[in-house]
Amino acid sequence: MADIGARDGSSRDKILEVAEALYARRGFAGVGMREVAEAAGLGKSSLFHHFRSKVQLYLAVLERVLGRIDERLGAALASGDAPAAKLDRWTDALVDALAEQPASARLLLRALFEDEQFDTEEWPEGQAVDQRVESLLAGISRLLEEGMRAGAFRRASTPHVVQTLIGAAIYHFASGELGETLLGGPLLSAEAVRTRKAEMKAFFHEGLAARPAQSRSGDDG
Amino acid sequence: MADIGARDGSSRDKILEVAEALYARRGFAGVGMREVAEAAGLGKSSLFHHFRSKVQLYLAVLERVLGRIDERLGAALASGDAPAAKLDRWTDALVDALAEQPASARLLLRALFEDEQFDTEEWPEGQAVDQRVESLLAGISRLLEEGMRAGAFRRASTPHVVQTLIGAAIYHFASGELGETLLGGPLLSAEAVRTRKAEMKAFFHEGLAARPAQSRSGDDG
DNA sequence: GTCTATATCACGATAGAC
DNA sequence: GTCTATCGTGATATAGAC
Repeated sequence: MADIGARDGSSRDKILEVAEALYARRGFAGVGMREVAEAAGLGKSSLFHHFRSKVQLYLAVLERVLGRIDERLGAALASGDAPAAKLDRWTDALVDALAEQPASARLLLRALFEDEQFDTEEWPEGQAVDQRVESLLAGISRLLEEGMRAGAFRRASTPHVVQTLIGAAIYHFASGELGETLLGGPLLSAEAVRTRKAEMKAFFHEGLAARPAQSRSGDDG
Repeated sequence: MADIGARDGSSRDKILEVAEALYARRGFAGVGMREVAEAAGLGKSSLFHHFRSKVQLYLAVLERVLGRIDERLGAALASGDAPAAKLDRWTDALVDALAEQPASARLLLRALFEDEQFDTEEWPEGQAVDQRVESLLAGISRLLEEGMRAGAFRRASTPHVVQTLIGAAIYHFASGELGETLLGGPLLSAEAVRTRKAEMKAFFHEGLAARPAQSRSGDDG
C-alpha cells in the first residue's frame, strides 16, 4: 500500500517535476493547484487524483529534493578518508547538489519557514521529510565531532559549525539576482560553481585572517 | 521625506509592525490584507486607506527592516579601528540586529525570492529597498577590500566572502525550529546570541582547521 | 485516470456613507 | 480615517460522467 503508483510514474513524476520548479519560484502559498496541473498537462481534478491535497503534493516535492541531496552527502561521508578531506568532499557534494538542481536551494530555504504552516507529522510524506533532514544533520555532525576528537578540527560548537556550513552554501545558491549582481556573473555556471567550492573550502580551512606563510594541501576542482 | 501624514503614525506604525510579523511567518502570498487589518485592529478598507496596495505595504515593511539593519551596520563600520576589529563589530551588529527583531531574518530571506514577483523599481518604496541593500553590501565589501589591501585579511573573493558572512548569520536566525533542535535550546536567548557571535567570529578568524602549535603533524588534541 | 461541472470560500481592491 | 457593502476573480476541493 505504501508504494501505490510507484511503478507508473509518468504523470506523478511530471507533476513533481513541474511543482518543484513552481514552488521554488513562488512558494507554497503562491502556487495554485490549477497552475501545477496545467504545467503538467493535466486538468485540475486529475491532479487531485494523484495528490489528495496541496499539502501532500508540497511535501512529496520536498521529500524528493531532500532525498537526492541526502544520498549525495551520505556518499561523500562514506569514504575512509581523513576528516578534513571528508569535509571537503561533503562541501563539494552539497554545492554540486544545490547547483545541479537550481530550484533546490530556494525550495529548501522556503521549506524552513513554510513547514510551520502545517504539521509535518500529520502526513506520511512529512515524516519522510523530517527523517531526511535528521539524517542529513546527523551525518555532518558526526563528521565534525570525529574530526574534533581526532584533532583535525579545532574545538568548536558542532551545531554552530553546521549552521555556518549550511548557511554559507544554501544562502549563496538561493540568493538569485542579488547574488549575481554581487558576483557580477551567473551563480550556476561551471566556473562559478567551481569557484564557490574553492572559496568555501578555503574559508573552512583558513578562515579569513591573513596568516604567516604556512603549508597547506591543495584543493580539487 | 516625502510622506504625507507622517506625523500621525499611530495606525501606520501599528500596521507595519503587525505586517512585519505576519509576512515573516507566512510570506507575501500567504498573508491577506484582511488578516493584516484585523491584526492591526482595523477594517480591511481602512488598511487600504494607508497603503494603496498589498505590494506597497510589503515594500514599506521591508524598507523599515532594512533601514534598521543598515543603520546599525553603518555605525559599526564608521569607527577608525583596524579592519579585523571592524569586521568583529560588523558581525556583532548584524547578529544583534537580527536577534533583536526576530522576524527580520526570515523576512529578508523570503524577500530574496519574493521580490521577483513584482518590479521593485515600479514603486518608490521598492527603490528605497534596493538602495538599502546596495548600501549594506557596499559597506561590508569596502571593509573587506581595505582589509585585504592592508594585509589583515587573506586574499579571497570579496563577493564570495560577503555571501558567506551573510549566509552564516541570516540562515542561523531564520532557521527557527530546525536550528533550535540542532542547538538544543533557543536561538534568541541572550546566551545563544552571545555564543553565535563568538562562534562566527572564531570561524572568520581561524576557519575550522586545527592550527598546529609547532608543526603540522596532527598529533595534538 | 481524465474530464466537466460545481460548491464554498477568501482574495485584492473600490465605492461611498458618516 | 473608519466603516459596510460589494465587485470580480481565483483559490482548494468534491461529485460524478466517461
